[in-house]
Amino acid sequence: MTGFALDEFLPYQLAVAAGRVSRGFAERYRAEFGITIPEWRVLAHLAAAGGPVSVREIHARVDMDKSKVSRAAARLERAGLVAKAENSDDRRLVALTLTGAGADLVGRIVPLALDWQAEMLGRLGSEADVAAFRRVLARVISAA
Amino acid sequence: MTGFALDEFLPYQLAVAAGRVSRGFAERYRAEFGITIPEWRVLAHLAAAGGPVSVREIHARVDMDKSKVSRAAARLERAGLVAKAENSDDRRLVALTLTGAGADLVGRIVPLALDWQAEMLGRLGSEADVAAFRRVLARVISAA
DNA sequence: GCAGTATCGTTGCATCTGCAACGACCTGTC
DNA sequence: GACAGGTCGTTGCAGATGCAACGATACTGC
Repeated sequence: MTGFALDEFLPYQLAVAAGRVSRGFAERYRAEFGITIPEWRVLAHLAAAGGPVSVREIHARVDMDKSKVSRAAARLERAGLVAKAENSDDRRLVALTLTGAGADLVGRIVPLALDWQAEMLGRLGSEADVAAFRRVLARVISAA
Repeated sequence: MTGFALDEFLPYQLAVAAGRVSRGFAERYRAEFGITIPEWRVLAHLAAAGGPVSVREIHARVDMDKSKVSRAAARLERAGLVAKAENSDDRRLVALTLTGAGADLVGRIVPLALDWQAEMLGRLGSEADVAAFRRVLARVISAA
């Protein structure tokens, strides 16, 4: 009885919230498209970037260890969703691009993701609260 | 170029924020006390409960698989921080309690945790924003 | 042009994780 | 009181993870 309530402790709350939300959405696209969270992150970044992207850049931008990116990319290549080429300017780099099938899949997931997010945000409180929430969340990410 | 920005997608933001915050605090008590996140959760709940607690109850309360609880408890027992006894009313149940050393350790971590949290919250924005943040976070947890 | 250093992506390895199966135990029914 | 069905905690197992090491490639100063 120390008066310490774990369920009001920020790291704990964030971990629980993140786990539930991630699992909630991940289950959906795993069932529907057969991809995992790391794979989805890679696809999303490839789609956003438009052009060829290296493993290093994804690693830097989507908060994943480079080995995780590498393995996700390998799985996606096997699935025919991304293509791996050599960057001729710097042959250490890999040039990842979406294949047609990959772009297709992203095109089908994105609206689903946005719908899902909108629906979830709608249930979370007033617009002002949600705006504050996202503001603080962004600050946690950049400050921590 | 689908117009989809991963870094504004809620599951992603939450996962990144949770990862950074958890790691930030976990590093500290790992360095200082040699315990992991699951172990810390078990200790915190034991301290809050006061009395003997079963694995099942921790599993239900701190968002951890029962095997994770079981293994954390085993490590904590080996370290002399918790004691495992048999519940004589229901011999399937384990009765976990803090040892003196365990209570000591919790007593040293808790102020650290509270300080750390206060300092972090202070850097996150206005009090109103932080209040809204925690309100919405709680709703995510209960609703997701 | 070359040694020394740094970066890129992959892989090996130890660890952690979730899930399912299991033995031990409890509860309710006949 | 025996049996069926449920719950508890542990463990085996397959897959995921982070870290360090590695080969290959690029840069830097001389």
